[in-house]
Amino acid sequence: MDFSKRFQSLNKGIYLNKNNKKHGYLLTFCYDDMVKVLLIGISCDESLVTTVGKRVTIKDVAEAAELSITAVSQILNGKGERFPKATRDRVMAVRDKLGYVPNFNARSMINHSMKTVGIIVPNLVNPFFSTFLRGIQSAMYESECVPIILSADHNETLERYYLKTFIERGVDGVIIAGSAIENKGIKDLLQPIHISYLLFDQADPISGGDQIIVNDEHGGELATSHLIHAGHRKIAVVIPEQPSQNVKLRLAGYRHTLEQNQISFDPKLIFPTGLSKMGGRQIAADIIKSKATAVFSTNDEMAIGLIRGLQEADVRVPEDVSVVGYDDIDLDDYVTPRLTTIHQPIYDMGVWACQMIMSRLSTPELSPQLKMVDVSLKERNSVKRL
Amino acid sequence: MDFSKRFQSLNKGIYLNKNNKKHGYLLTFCYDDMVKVLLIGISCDESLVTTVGKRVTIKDVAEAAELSITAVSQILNGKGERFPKATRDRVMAVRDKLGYVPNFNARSMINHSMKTVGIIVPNLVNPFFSTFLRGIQSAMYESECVPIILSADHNETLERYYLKTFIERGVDGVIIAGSAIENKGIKDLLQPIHISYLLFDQADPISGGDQIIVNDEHGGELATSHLIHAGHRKIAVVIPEQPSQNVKLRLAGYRHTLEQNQISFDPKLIFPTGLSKMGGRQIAADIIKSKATAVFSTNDEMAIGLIRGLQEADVRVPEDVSVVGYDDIDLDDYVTPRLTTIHQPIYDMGVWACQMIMSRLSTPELSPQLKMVDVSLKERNSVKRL
DNA sequence: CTGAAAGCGCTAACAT
DNA sequence: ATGTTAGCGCTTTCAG
Repeated sequence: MDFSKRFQSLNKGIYLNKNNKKHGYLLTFCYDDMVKVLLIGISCDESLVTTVGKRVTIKDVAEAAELSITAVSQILNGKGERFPKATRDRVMAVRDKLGYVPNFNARSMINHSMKTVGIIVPNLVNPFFSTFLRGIQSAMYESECVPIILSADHNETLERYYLKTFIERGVDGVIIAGSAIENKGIKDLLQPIHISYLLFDQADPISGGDQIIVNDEHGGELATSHLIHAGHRKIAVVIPEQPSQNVKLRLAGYRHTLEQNQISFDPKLIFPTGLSKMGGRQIAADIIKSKATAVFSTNDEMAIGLIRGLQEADVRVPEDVSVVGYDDIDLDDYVTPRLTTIHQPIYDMGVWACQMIMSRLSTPELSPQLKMVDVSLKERNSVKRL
Repeated sequence: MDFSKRFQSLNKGIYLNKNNKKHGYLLTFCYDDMVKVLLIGISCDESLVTTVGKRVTIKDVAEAAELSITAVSQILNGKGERFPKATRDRVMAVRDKLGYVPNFNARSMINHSMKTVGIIVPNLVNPFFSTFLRGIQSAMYESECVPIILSADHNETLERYYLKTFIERGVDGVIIAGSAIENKGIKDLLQPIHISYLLFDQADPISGGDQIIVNDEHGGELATSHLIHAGHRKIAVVIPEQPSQNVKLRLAGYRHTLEQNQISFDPKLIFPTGLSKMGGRQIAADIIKSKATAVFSTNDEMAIGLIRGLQEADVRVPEDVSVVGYDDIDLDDYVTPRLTTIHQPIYDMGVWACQMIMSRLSTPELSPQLKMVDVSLKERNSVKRL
């Protein structure tokens, strides 16, 4: 190997840190492909004496293999059929020996593909979303793609900021779950620059984009009719303060199931609160005042908080008040009483979401994909038959 | 704007998809900076007729502002003091009008900084880690840095794969929580290529790297002595099957607190199980057989599962068996009985982890940083005084 | 069979 | 006050 060249490539003997600021001058000793470096000049304590492994580039591989950069590039990318097997093997061997790892940025600039999709969820701590994310991640892994997961707290400003971050970083696609931005806003942001996206938990009549549509209205019906069949007539509903599309659908299901059973809809029985366990807990007092005998909570987190709030007020569940949740998160089995809820195939929905966006990326001309998902009632112990 | 140039830049009239494969030829109509494109040639269904917004580059801005690329670059990066205010304003205006977003890849190649840190956790669904991640994310936001969060399921192969992904993508730093790989392995992987990393939940005597060290031994002592003071003498311990460093420390605390109180340590009272609610649930039967009157679960998830398992076997908590957990996740307040546990400042630990790695990135010559974190007992209702 | 050259979008040193 | 040039690491024509 050409020693002087090696030395030259070390920033002309000036040690730069990651920000390209000068730190001092170098004394270098070369061992194979590792360079032992001593820093001199500038106040330099012992911790500065460090081992710097110059990052191996394709050029290094080419030199070591005594081939052109082009040849190496093609061989390493499996496009080197034209080279004899011996050459190819040599290149592979050199790559392994040098520990060459391609520079992703350089590559992305040419490929126009980052193999990355951005994902925005409202809240990482909510097991609904973390389970969803696991589904996504496992499917991403299959496609050798990396998810960038950001949690936006239902905060529109933050969401826009993150979306901008994604754009700037050139992600290939975006999955947005439970967005605070209305659909059109997202469309205006993403469509002009040709980034594929998938809206989750938010039906979108305008977009020609891909969608996973959960039959939330059916979920609302299921929950409500279960309660009605158990003999309840005064059924409260807990919803998030900023109800998303799907919550509205659940509410619609509730409402028309009521009507089908000759129970008139009472808007006073609708209780908006924070989308969290704490929110559910805080609304308990109001629910008690309403004299409802049952509650349909449009999400499990709130249901679990509500149960705790009720119990703290010495109201027993389900003896005094029955509760039905929505989502079927893993926690439901671990609270007391175990929570009856509407089951959604959360993990699978993550997998599907990912598969859909991946297929759109590889085949952009695909016509819009829709995936319909149905839900079911999961009976446990939080509902009492009157 | 120069129309013909515009047209030219559209890939010479050939429409390429993201993979640079030819899709057909184009008919274009220009409106302002949006180009309406009709695709012709190649079998082309209607969904192919699409709107393509060419991504605006710095060159476009420069042309529109009638300036050199350099000038624009400097002005937009706040290094344009030498230009008169009028010029600067003009550039800004053009940028906004065109909606220019810098290409992150191109920039990273020069900066040698991705403003990205990779994060590996064992399990996203565990509220301990998701809370930790929220802390990280909020601190990252302050630094305009993006976390890439990957969940490795305690699987060493997966972890290595993700670490390799991080390297390849050139992240600036890595935070690894609850790793399955032993410390040396990580060091060998990351140190040669000069990527800063922080190990969390895993004391590392070898590394000269940064660390957050939780006083886990004290936590074990706290839990155990609380139980002993409540009159318990036969105290079982639940640990994960592959106990990490910190679990071992908690166990050490347990053990020597026992000895301080003249209770002999009985290895038969140590119960390894899966690190999940389900794991805790499954070990319940064994705990009951052991006749222990109290259990110290080295993590809350397992404790919550255990309580459910106990209840399913008609063993009452805390009347028959007392339980102390570890972590203080938000759930503890919502299970019945509410879980007495060891409190860790999880969210803050995320913030600190991030701050530490950020300061290392900006000042690589910093000597190794250590952050000591103490824990405390959080009393709730899962312990009975005998 | 192989390599030279162009260029992706951007920044920084160095003119003018 | 502004522009020219070189180059980051890589891939892709295209000409031997």
